[in-house]
Amino acid sequence: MLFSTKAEYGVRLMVELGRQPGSQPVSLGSVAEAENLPLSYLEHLVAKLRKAGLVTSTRGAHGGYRLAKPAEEITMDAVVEALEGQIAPMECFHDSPEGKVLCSHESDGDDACSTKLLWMRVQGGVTKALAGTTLAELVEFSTRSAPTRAAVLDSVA
Amino acid sequence: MLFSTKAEYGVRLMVELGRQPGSQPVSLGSVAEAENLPLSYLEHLVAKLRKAGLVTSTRGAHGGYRLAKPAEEITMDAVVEALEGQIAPMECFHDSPEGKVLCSHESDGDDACSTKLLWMRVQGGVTKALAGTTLAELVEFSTRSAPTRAAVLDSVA
DNA sequence: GCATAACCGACCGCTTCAGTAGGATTTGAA
DNA sequence: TTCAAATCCTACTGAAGCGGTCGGTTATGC
Repeated sequence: MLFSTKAEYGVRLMVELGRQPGSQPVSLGSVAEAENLPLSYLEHLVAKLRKAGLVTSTRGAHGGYRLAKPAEEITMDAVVEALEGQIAPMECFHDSPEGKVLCSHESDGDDACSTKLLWMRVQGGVTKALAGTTLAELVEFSTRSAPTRAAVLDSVA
Repeated sequence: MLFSTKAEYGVRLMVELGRQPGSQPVSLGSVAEAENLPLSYLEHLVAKLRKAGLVTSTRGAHGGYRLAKPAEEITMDAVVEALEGQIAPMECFHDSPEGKVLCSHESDGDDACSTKLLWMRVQGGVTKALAGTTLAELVEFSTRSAPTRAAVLDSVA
């Protein structure tokens, strides 16, 4: 698996928040119940989302969580990265301050990484998919009728 | 990380085999030395490649491994899948006999997976990158001069 | 002041990763 | 025919991450 359930649960949580139109916060408990996920585990995940500035929280009774930005401005690369950590196809990939992607093998006089081209392409494909999908899209998609959804999915393939 | 070092090592191994023009087999030991990887670990990886029909082996003295097909006909989705197992963005994705990708959440009366659209796109991006890259490309890429490689990589971004 | 929430840290069983170790088997060559 | 080189196979191990659970603390509305 490329991603663990942290991404799955976390995205579902975000979608659930995105569904609520009102400005009042949603409690984690109600999200957990709606999505049938363990509350105490969601607490860990939402903490990551909060630290990443994707949701805001209000404490105390009738508290809960809200999206920090409108759903149209939240892209999935930020969400998944907050949950799973740096997204790279391979250990040796780390983003340099400047050029974005570097392979740590290259510096040691070694003649170049034979795999770099491959991982660059994979990286490109993944980030394009994640950055090109907004939370608003997922919210809308999940509230559509089944036939309409099928049509959307066909357009992906 | 999307993939573990199994994919990294395995692809390097394949490239190393692809480099050898002759029809005589290459010993794992020489590959391990050339790529500076632990021989006994490579044994596990090459076993997966063999079982997947990507390499063939000849035992005994002066034995070793060869590509089972010309490098132009070997695409990286087969290689990576042999090493890492089924490639899917999420646990709940499994390929049905017919339709390719299904989400296991959908069957239980639950109204649809809010994440499906996202994972479909990710899946598409990854398989496109993997299936669109041949071993021959990587072999050629890795034997190019540094400036030429840089030009190729620029074209990816 | 009490219920309801967000917060925080520790712990736990399980699986995978990245190797290591040791041996068995096959084969070419001396 | 014996030796060395190689594949093959199984079992083991330490470390890390996954998917939670639990208990407790703090903040807040009623």
